[in-house]
Amino acid sequence: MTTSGTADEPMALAAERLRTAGMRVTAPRMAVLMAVSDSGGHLDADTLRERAQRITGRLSLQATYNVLRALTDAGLVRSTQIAGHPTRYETERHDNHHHFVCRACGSIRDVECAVGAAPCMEPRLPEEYDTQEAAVTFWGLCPGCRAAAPVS
Amino acid sequence: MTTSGTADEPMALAAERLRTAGMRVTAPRMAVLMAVSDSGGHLDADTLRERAQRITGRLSLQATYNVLRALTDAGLVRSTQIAGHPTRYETERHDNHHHFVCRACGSIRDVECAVGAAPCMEPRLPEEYDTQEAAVTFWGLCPGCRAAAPVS
DNA sequence: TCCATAATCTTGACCGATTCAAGAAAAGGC
DNA sequence: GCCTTTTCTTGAATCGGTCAAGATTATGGA
Repeated sequence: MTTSGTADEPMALAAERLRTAGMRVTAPRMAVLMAVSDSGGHLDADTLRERAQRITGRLSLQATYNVLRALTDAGLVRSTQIAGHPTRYETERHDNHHHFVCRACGSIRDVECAVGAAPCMEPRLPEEYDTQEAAVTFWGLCPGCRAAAPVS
Repeated sequence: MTTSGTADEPMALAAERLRTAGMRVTAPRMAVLMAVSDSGGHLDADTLRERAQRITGRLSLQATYNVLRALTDAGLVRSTQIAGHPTRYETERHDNHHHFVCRACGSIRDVECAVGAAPCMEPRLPEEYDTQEAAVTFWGLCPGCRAAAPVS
């Protein structure tokens, strides 16, 4: 099981993606990229390291941070910082979606940008400001925690 | 200069605000509240401590955190966490405004909620989600940094 | 006015997330 | 297959913030 077969395909794909991005293809990078890809997103560095380790064996946390930085810079991965949580990573889909964060359990859910081309992208600011991006974070209770909450 | 005169008025006001909020009136609390109030907002705990110290003399960083937590819980102060920055504090104005952050210099500017009653408050989420708040952060370049930037 | 009590403040240790630094390993071009 | 440069490993350090324990102090009642 080295060059073909079902198990190796995701890895070959990861390698291809790295190569296309002009990056060196290394085991840690493939492993982390795979971990981010098949996770459904929103995992922190330590969790990703753990998952990547299952794929590639030993992997330092520092390397995980290095790889995530490199992947983010290359546009393959998107990082999101949520107040009170460590940085989360997900596959970059270039759709500028937002996030809903449950105040009770901390779970994160993607939220499509409400009105197509982002109404939030046009702040009431003087002309001289160069607004490049709008990050919206919705806070509240997810269905599960809402049901379990004392008052509603 | 103990009970009247111009210099003591802000302090008397701070004491009054604390009392109204049902909080004990202490020197650290008055000092921090004053520091937050006349700063124009968006200062971090350490800077606020420094400024509060000028008013009240000795003040530990831990006390500053305690006070800020208490003031925030009491609704007198609003805290904002911006990715890559320590928590910032400003006077709570109950207007749910947002923030513009300059990627170059880190400065923060208030942004009124674009379309009145917050268009961002209505995410495309299933009914079962209880969305309580939407925090919008605009990223870009402030006028000064934009002018200094290599490409525009 | 003074006291008792509970809240608050000070000091100092501690923690999680992340970065810095230096040497070892390995990817990729010739 | 070697050489150079990038990347990875290990270990220390930093930053923002919290925990814990004992000293102070604000406030309500005697």
